[in-house]
Amino acid sequence: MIKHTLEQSIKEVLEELGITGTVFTVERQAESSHGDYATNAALTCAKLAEMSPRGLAEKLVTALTEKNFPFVEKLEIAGPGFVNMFLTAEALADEAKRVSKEDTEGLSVRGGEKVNIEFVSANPTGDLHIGHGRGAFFGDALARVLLFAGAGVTREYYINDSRESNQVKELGKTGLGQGEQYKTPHLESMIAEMEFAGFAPENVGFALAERVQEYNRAFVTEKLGIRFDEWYSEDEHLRATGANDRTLALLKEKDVTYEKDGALWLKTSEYGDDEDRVVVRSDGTKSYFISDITYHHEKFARGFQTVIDVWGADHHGHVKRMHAVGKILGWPENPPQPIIFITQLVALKEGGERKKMSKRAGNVILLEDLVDELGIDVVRWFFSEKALGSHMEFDLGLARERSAKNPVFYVQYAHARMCSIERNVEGLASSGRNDIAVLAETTPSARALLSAINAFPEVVSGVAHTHDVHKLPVYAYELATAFSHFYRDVRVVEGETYHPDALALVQSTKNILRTTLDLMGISSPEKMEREVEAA
RNA sequence: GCCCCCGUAGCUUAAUGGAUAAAGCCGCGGACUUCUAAGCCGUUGAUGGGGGUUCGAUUCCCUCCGGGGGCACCA
Repeated sequence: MIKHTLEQSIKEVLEELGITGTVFTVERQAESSHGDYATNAALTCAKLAEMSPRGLAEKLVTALTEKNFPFVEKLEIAGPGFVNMFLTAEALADEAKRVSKEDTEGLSVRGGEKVNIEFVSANPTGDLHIGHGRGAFFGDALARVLLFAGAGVTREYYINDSRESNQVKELGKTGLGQGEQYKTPHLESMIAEMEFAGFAPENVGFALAERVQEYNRAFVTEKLGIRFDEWYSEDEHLRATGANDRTLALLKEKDVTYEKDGALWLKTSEYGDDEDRVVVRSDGTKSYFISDITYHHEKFARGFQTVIDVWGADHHGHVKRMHAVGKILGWPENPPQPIIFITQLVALKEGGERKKMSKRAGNVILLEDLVDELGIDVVRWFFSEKALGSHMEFDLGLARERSAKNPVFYVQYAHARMCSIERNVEGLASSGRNDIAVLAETTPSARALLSAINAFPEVVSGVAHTHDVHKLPVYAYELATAFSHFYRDVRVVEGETYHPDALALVQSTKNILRTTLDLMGISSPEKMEREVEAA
């Protein structure tokens, strides 16, 4: 990609000037007066070079000019010492063609890597709520991007269904009418249809958890459109197989456990955690933690180099203990594995007033209701446009009102328009105008569209490295905008003929836009009906 | 009390330490005999307070204020 070429060229020139081991960036510029790309190299390296930033910038420009790169139109020094680089229209057009043809097939920036990404993993005690949505759509989009970037990706959903767990036992009590935990109208209807009369009390919880899980699985697969490769049952893989027992033996062998108050503790505090943690309770049952340890240890044993977890903010306290275990068991470091993403919770608002979203208080919005009401594309976009760390506020009334104005429609509409142009061209003769470079030079919006197309591999490989999935919708919107402007200025259909270079540009754009939407799991409609005017 | 996260325009959100802080929604004002008006053009409007590091801070550090979450032999 062009950016990479520029980076290499600058690095080369810096080295020839005797400046090595430097840190600088080359960034695409939104402001056209800043060129297509700009670098801060002269600013970051000035001290090392013992020169003023502008002085170094001048040397840089001179050296780059001498290189005579064919794709460089001109170089300018601006502000405190930025070097703005303007590319030739030919270079932009050639690159756009290449990007659309090659890069939409996939990249290789994380090629060969085996990645396991575990997300959602909602407890089998009830329905998914909107808080689960963040992790769900983030995880799925990240998985899509990593796959696209060449990695081997396994999407995994962990089910806390161990018969030994307290939550399954509590669920059982509720199933038998002896408890209130997890009780919702939906759960009650499941209980009603299950006829627990003949069940041994200790099996009710597990049976009910299976029923809930079955429902959640269908919901995630069909309505959310997230295809997990592995539905990993704690009870089946970790408890029943004795894997947890083997983990315990391993930990004892490593001498990192001790007994206190009748329970068995793991010395996580010696490895960076705030305190030690119980792995076997005083009643002899195993805590959830031992399963977590076994589960992750097993992931590395399955050969994943990268193990990613997406957790809600209410689990942030588990990060330290998990990484402590990593040190004990020798999981990959740098960065410490598993790589854990914390999604901030979603606060509820109603009529402008903030409410606490508490599972106990029951004022949750179910993810399913949201999807039914707004449609999966709107919901996906809504969640994936926010950075994980933002504490988003959610007002269902507002969401309803705004769904019709969701930016996702703007982007999809642009795609539908491109499809429409293709349909309109059918049967027409080419005007034979092969003037894409001229077009780019004379029409700013055409040049801007080429530039937006060229950004695709940079954006996606950036996301593949930084995991900032929310940059995808930003890019999709930018591309759609660039297209809308191009559409305003340049006609593809001209009377009885069509403009072939303009058509090719539209097709390239369509290809990139569809690929980007695919990475977010959002559909690319070929037609969109006119919006019905509100009465 | 301890730990994590957040505070940007009226609202919802952007901004690897960079140039004039960016979008959408809302508001106001335009253009229609041309490939879909869910579009296009113009416009009002913001970094919670105070210090510090830096050539440069929304970003990093300290502190105060405000908000969310977590601190079980539950998961």
